[in-house]
Amino acid sequence: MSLDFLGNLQRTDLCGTLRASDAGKHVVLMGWVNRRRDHGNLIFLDLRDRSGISQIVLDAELCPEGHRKGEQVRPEYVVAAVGKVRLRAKDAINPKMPTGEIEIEATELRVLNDTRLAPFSPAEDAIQNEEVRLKYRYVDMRRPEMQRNFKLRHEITLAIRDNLSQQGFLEIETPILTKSTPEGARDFLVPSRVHAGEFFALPQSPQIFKQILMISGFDRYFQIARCFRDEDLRADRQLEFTQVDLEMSFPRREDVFGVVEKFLQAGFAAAGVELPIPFPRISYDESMRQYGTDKPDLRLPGLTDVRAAFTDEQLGTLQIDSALPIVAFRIPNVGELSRKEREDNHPLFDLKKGAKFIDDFKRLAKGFPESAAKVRELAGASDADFVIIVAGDPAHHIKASDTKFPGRLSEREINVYAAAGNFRSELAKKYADRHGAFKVTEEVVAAAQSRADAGLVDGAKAFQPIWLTDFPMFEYDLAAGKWVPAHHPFTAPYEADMANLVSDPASVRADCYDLAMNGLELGSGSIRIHRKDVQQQIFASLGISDEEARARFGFFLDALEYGTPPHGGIALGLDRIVMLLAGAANLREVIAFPKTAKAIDLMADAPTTVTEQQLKELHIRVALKS
RNA sequence: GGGGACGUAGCUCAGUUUGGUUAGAGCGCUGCCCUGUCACGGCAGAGGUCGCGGGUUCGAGCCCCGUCGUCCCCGCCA
Repeated sequence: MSLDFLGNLQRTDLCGTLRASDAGKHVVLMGWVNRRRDHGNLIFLDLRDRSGISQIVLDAELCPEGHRKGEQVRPEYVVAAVGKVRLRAKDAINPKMPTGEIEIEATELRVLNDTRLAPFSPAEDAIQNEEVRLKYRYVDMRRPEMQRNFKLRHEITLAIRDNLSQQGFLEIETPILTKSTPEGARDFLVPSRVHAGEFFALPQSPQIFKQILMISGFDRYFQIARCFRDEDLRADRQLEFTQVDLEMSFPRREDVFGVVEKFLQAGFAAAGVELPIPFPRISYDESMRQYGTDKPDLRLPGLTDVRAAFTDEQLGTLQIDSALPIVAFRIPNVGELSRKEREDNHPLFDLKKGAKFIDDFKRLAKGFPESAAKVRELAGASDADFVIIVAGDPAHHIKASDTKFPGRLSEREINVYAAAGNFRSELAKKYADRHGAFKVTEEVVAAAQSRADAGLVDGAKAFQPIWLTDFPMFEYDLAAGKWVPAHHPFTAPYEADMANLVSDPASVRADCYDLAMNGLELGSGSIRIHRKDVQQQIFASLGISDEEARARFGFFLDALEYGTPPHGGIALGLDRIVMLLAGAANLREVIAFPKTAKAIDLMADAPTTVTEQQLKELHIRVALKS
């Protein structure tokens, strides 16, 4: 059909904002045709923009030309409607729509653009086929749910930025093209045209730059920073992601906690959720014992030590390693599972941890009735709860350090706890409908989204943050036969533990901390090393020579020698925070143009090959295995 | 690199257990009709290399082998 020009037409209102009080107002609305209902001489158009939907009425008698165009118009055409707001007749009011009391009596319709038939309609819920959603991302993001997610993201970011500014932090940008420091995650490299054979790296985080900003005396820095890591993707991991990154001078750990608690509270408030502060804390060892993970989900019951329910002889019969932890956990209200259901769950258990599980309580109760009863009692299980025991498997001996350090969990112990913790969270996901522990969060998210006033919804049960502290400074690398840092090498040890750096590395705790919420790692930070002598000691204890340290971090070590104040900081994943508050199951729902699990952009079709000329300029030759 | 789930019309799915005529439904789409719908309604119609390749068989959407893609998990992510 022939299209109309916009001309001098100026939009007066957004579709979703009109109310009964606007009756009589002359308006010009512009947007996309959400749905069309053709009744012959009367046509209804649902016109949609980012604010919502208004019904346009095209009457053949009142507006013959507009009605004629309305017959040609199709869903997702872009149109402008000129007309008058009028109250609907009582029996024509639609209580399901915010604008359901009014409609626009059109006097003119301009068809600004037509459209190819989209593979799915933005008027409906998300389709299952995510491949198609991502390829036609522009159509997908027209859906109200996506519009809401990105508005939410904007508001959370704005609130955090504003709050950090109020807390005395300056936002300072750090380079995207920077130096590769081959530690930790794999770097994305960018070839230098000017310097043949040399490469920039995209930042995994602004870590070194923000520490230098402390040396520069900025005292409190933050940045909503894009970070890049060339590692495999997950539901909560993308190649590029955004961190709320901050660093402060002269802080104690508690000062960092206080800053984070305040800006998170502000961010949550922007999403309509009241987040109580301060957050609870737990040590790394305790978190492993109680939840089998360093990112515990406190909405469900944790692990219980059930060693006391068994005698050594019974453990022998059950072929359970009596020297390793024996824990039980329960998934509430799952009820009794059939043999088939239980077997379907078995692939969810990670066998590589040297642990085994007992999920057949009927059978256990036949052989060991008292133990079975005791386990359920210790775990606080009701009859409706599904209980599983996880313990070390002496028949499945994995490669792990046998060294046992006083006061620290051994690698084997950690493995058993981790196997239990992982099984717990997988089963919790699977039986979410039955235990209902996640529904609380969904309900609070829904209530916060639909709240009418500026009041906040209580988020205490729905969002459960927890600080993790007292991480070990070093891990024993069995293959290399030496102690390696569990964190980046600028993490400070506890002042009280510094004397043991060389003599007893196992006992040294790092002054670093993680923030977890609802089973997600939200962020991680530390107090940094600010003294050259301590830095040298750490490098020495790691077996890193002066030359090696200089080659890797030279410019930073130089900077450390020019009056470095004690400093520390943290970085929180903004995408994950938004994901939690949007009630989304993965990061792609809150990132406009995300990559797939195979690390490609289906819409832009990236990455791609480039021309020979481009490669030549960059002094690069591609060697592909045939 | 490893494990699991899925792949049938534009979309959502059934059909695969037990191989058997021309592969179905709903939504969407096209045309016609309709002045109060809002998931409008009515009538008619179009639309499929059952992801791809190979094999078994008289015969494959269904069985076997391989391969590709999407998702989830492990490894990895200092």
